[in-house]
Amino acid sequence: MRIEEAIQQKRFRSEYQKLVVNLLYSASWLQQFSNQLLRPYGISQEQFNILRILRGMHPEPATVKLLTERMIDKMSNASRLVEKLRVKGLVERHECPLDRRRVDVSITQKGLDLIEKASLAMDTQGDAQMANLSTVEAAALNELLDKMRG
Amino acid sequence: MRIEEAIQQKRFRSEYQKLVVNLLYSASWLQQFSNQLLRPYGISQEQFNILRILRGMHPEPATVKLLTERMIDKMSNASRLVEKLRVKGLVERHECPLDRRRVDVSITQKGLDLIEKASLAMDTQGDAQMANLSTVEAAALNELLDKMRG
DNA sequence: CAACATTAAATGTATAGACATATATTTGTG
DNA sequence: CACAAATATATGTCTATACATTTAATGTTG
Repeated sequence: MRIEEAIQQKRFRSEYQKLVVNLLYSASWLQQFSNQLLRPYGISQEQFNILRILRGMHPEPATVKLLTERMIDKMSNASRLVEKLRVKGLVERHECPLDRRRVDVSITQKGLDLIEKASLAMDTQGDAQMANLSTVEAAALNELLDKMRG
Repeated sequence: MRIEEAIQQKRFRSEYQKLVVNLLYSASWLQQFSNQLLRPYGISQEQFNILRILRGMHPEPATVKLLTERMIDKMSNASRLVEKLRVKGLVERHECPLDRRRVDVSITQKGLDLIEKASLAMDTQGDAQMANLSTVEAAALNELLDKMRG
């Protein structure tokens, strides 16, 4: 569906303004599917994101700072999200022996089991959502987005 | 900056998965600038969005339902956002005489004054953020995003 | 090494997103 | 017209975002 119909706005001041709206709308469109998919797993998107980063580093731990740097939304609060994952038994926290300001965060076996199932589902859905684009078109979009951000 | 550097992830499972991440990251990148710009005006992005819709309809009022349909994020709570704008004196609410379930929402002069300044600043910034793209590239991005959503 | 700056993480507070449910009103049907 | 279904809006609750502030530990410099 064209963005004009999606938000019922006939015209935009410029192609640039339309792009800003289109990007925000498309991101919101993506997130709605992810939210629904993750619901049965009992984790939010950003919690999923953190688990995925931790899995990638496993068995090495990550610090809260490192998680923040790798998160999609830099403003989200890694410290609190980690604490919620810990309460669910999906991650562990240990004081870093080299620098006691830091906290080493690592994924548990329970977390690994969960992220395996959840990321399989997310990958499948992600590909399905992109099914209207060819790989070449997806690559073109990726390049244009990178170029946009400069 | 390429998405690989932005979130420090070397490779992606597919061009599609990379696109999902790239879109979410780009939207977050856009929003951070808007948040900062709107801060002096005392309104959030979605409040700005509602005021802009109401300005477009002025002097006709909108219902909460209509606002929801035109909002970028369909899950946001137009009812509560309208109430916050009302408290600030930027919009007025009146019971709709034809259907008492409905609420007619209209922008006040104070709201019009604010949105004029704020949207000028937002437009200027939006264009500046897109300065790395030509109009042709922006149009190509718009088309690819529309196509992606099917 | 004392004083100060910097860094890592946690916390406080306000706003917004996500989704279920409630309330009031109107519409449709026997 | 009675009554169920649908509609418009509001509200409750939990989670997340945004940003300032706090606390504790480490670095730096005279």
